[in-house]
Amino acid sequence: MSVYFGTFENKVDRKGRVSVPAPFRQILATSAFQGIIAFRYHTPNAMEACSLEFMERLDQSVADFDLFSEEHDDLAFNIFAESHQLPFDGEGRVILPPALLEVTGIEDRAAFVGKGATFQIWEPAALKARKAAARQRAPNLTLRLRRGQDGGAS
Amino acid sequence: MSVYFGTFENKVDRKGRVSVPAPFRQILATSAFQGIIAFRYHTPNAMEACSLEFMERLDQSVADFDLFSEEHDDLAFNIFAESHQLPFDGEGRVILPPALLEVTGIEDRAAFVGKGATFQIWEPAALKARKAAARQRAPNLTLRLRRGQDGGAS
DNA sequence: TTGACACCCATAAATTCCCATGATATCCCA
DNA sequence: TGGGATATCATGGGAATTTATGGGTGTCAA
Repeated sequence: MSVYFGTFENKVDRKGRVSVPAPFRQILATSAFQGIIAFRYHTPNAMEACSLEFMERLDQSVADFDLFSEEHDDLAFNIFAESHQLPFDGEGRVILPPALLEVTGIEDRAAFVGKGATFQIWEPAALKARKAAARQRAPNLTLRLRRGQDGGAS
Repeated sequence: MSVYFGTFENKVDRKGRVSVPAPFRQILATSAFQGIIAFRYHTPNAMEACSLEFMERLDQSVADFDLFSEEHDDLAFNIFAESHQLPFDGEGRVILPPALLEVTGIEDRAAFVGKGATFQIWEPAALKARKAAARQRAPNLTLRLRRGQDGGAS
C-alpha cells in the first residue's frame, strides 16, 4: 500500500488547472480512473481528495446500512452528492470545480497535503494557519506505533 | 463496479427531454439497456434512478422474501409497478414520465444526484433543502471505513 | 390529422487533447 | 568529482472534441 505525504504548492492557471504533485500521481498510477475524486468533508477551508478505489470502499462501507434507510441517505448526500470526479489531462493536471474553490478560498495557488490514505487541497495561507495550530498542540500528542508485519526496515 | 456521484443540473426542454449527465452515461455505457430505470420510492420529491442491472439485483433481494408474501407484494407494488424504463435518444437524453414529474415537482430544470449505487433526480430547489438538512445532521454521522482488499491505489 | 415519439442534424460553450517551454533534478561517464 | 547530456516536472496556450441544448422531419397510431 502507498501513503500520501508531504506538502506541495502549485499554481492554478487561468483555465483553472493545477498540477497534481508527481508523487501523488505515482500512487494514483495504478488506479482504474486516471484522476482524483475531490469532496468537501468535515474540515472547513479544505477539500478532501482520494482515488476512485477509495471512493468505492466508502461506498461499500455505506452499503452496510440498509439501502433506502435514513442513515444511508444522509451519508450519501453528504459524501457522494458533493463529490467531483476530476480526470487528469495529459500532463497530470485537474480542474478544480467552482463550488470547491469557493468553500476553500483557493484562487491562484493550491497546496496539496498528504494525509496517509487520502490527501487534502488547501488555500496556502489557510493551510499555514492550520499547521501552526497543529504544531502548538503537538507536545501533547503521543502515538502508539502498531507492530509491523515486515521483519525488515521498520 | 462504478459509483455515481456528483450533482448536475440540466434543463428540461419543451419536449420534456433532459440530458443525463455524461459521467452517469459513462457508467451506464456497459449496460444491456441503453437508458435508465426511474421509479418513485421512499424519498418524497425525488425519483430514484438506476441501471437495468441494478433493478435485477433489487429483484433478487426482494426474492429473499417469500413469493406471494405480503412483503414481497408491497415491495413489488412500490418499486416495480411504478418503474419506468427510459431509453436514451441519440444525444443521451431521456423523457421523464408525467407521473414522476408530478410527484417531484420538476418543471424546467432537473438535478441529478449521485448516491453511490444509484442516483436520484430532483427539482433543484427541493434538492437544495434536502442537502441542507443532511448537512445539519452530518456531525452525528460517523462512518467506519471498511478495510480495503486492494493493495493498490487507495 | 393530430399528437406522441424516435431519429437526425445544427450550434455554442465547455472541456479535453496535444504540443511547446523553461526550470529542476537526475544520470552517466570521463 | 565535475559537468554535460538526459529525464522529469510544472506551466502555458491553441486546436479539436464532447456536451448540453435546440429544432426539424418522418412514422405510427388513435
